[in-house]
Amino acid sequence: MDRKELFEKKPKIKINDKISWCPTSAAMELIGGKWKSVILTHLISGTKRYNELRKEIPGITERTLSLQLKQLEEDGFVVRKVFTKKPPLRVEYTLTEFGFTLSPILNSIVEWGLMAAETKGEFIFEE
Amino acid sequence: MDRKELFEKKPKIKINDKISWCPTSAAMELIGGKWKSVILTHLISGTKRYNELRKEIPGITERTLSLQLKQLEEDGFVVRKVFTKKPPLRVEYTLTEFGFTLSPILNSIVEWGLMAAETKGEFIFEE
DNA sequence: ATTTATACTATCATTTTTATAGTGGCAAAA
DNA sequence: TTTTGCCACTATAAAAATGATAGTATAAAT
Repeated sequence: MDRKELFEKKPKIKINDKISWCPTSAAMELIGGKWKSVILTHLISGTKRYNELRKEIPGITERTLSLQLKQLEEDGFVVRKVFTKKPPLRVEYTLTEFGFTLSPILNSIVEWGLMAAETKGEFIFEE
Repeated sequence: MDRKELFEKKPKIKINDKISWCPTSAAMELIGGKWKSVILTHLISGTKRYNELRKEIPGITERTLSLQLKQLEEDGFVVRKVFTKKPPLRVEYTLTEFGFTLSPILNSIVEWGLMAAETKGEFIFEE
C-alpha cells in the first residue's frame, strides 16, 4: 500500500503496545514530553554516563532524568550498561540503531530552536 | 557569531519569556506536550474550525484542545478568527507564518511515525 | 416542540513532572 | 581519622498537565 492510500484509510498505529490515531501522535507517545528529545539529542553525539547527562541538561531533575531514561530504554531508543557492582556505580547510556532513526527529527528541532531564538527570541550569554 | 561559536558558548535562550538551556528544550517549551504537534500538523493542510480539528483528532478531549489552541495562539503559531456573535459560533484557526516555520519538524515527525509503524509496529485498519 | 449543531467552560479525577531530601559504599582531602 | 564529596539513583510530597463528563447559549432543522 502506498502513502496516499495509507493516508486515506487512516489506520490506527500500534507501536510498543501504544495505540494512536495518526503517525504524529504515535511519535509523540514515544518521544513527546518535555525532556525526551533533549536527552536523545545529547546522546546523538555519543555514549554518556548518567551524571554527564545531568550536567549537560541543567534544567532536568534527577528523578525525571531517571524515569525518562527508563522509558527510552523500554521503547528501544537507548541501551543501559552497568560497569561496576558496588558504588560508585558507572552506568552508560547509548543510542540504539532505532534511536538514531530519530536524528532527522532531532536535528530539525535543534535547527528550529536556533532559528526561533535568532528571529523571535534572544540568546543570553553569561560572564 | 557562527553556529560553532554559539554551540560552544552555550547561551540560554529566551523565547516568549520562557528561558531554556538549549535550542531543543526551547523548542519543546513551545511545541512539546502530547498534542501540540498533532494540532499543528492538522493545520498545515489549511484553516480548520474547532469542530473539524476535534473530529480529525479523536483522542483529544475538548478541554485539552481548547487549552492547547489558546497556548498556540499566545505563542504566535496560530490565529483565531470568530465569524459570528451569537451561538452557534464559527471559529477558525489558521497557521501563522511563524507557525509554518515548524513544517520541517512536523513533516519529519510524520515520516518517522510512518516508518516506525512499518518497521516496529503495525497499522490497524477497521471495517 | 424537540433535536441537533457549535465552540466552548466548569468541575473533578488521574497522570505526569517537579522539588527536595536521602541512600550506600568507596576515594581523596583535611 | 574524621570529613567531604562522588555516583546513580530512590522516596515522598507537591504542582502542573491532561482526561472524563456534563453543561451553556442560540439558531436552524426536523
